[in-house]
Amino acid sequence: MALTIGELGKATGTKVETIRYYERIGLLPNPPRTGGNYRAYGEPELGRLSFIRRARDLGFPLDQVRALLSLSDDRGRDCATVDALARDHLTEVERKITDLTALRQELSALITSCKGGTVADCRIIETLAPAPHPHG
Amino acid sequence: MALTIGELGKATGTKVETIRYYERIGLLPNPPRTGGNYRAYGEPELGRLSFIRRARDLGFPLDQVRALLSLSDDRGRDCATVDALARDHLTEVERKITDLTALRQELSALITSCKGGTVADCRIIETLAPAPHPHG
DNA sequence: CTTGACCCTATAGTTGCTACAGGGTGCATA
DNA sequence: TATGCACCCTGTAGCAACTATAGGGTCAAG
Repeated sequence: MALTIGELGKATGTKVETIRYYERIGLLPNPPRTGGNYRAYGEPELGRLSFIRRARDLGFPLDQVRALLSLSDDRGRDCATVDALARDHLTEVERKITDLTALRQELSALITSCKGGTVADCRIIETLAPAPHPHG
Repeated sequence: MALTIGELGKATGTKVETIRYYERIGLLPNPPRTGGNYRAYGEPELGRLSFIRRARDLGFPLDQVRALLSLSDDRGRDCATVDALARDHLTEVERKITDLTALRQELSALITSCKGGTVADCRIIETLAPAPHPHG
């Protein structure tokens, strides 16, 4: 059961270039090669790449994925580290949601304030432009 | 009233490197220089950079900021284009919020499922790892 | 006349890919 | 056997939007 890079990509929903990129940054091992210098993947690489994909789909950045991978190899270890990593990531996601929600609020207020007309009267532009401050 | 790049940065809350970057990509004009080849800014650049900052703070990407800037110069134009631009951006922000909210849901379910123990029993790792599929 | 804060240019690094350019391989088909 | 096509290879550059570094120059104060 040897997979080409394209087959591995199809099996995991990953682009070929991305797989080679993961290899380059050491997230995937250098696989054995065929006579024609094609990468030949097996079950373990398929598993590893699936793991990576799932973690990425959950939004974990690559360095955290790397950490998760190495933690997952250490079966006897306390999983508190894994838990902490996931919690950190969740916190980060929540922070982004908070920021974006505030942004949405501001943006929709801005848009609502625009009642048409020319750019000269536009509330959006007016909000962005600096107040023409009086000077002596 | 001539400002150095550092003063302009302080006045607008922008790092010096960022100002130079904006100049390089044509978002800010090449300012006049002093005898010692220092950039010398005036009121118009201060206004323009403030505009850029506010738009960036509202999350507009640089190409949209560029568009907003050029629209704002065209005072007689219908502001519908500005409005559409802002609405597009709002839609984008809402899409991100939706995505992140789904992610938060998945992540917190994952974290809740982890009841401690070793990595071997860890539900987080288990979720990420591929199901050991039976083969004939 | 030296110290220190500031300025200059040019270039490389960040994250996570994606997209070439310019070639080689492998299989089917005429 | 030749040819076409899909796929593979390496290496490098590009994307957003900065940030940081190296290696220098300028200017005001003491």
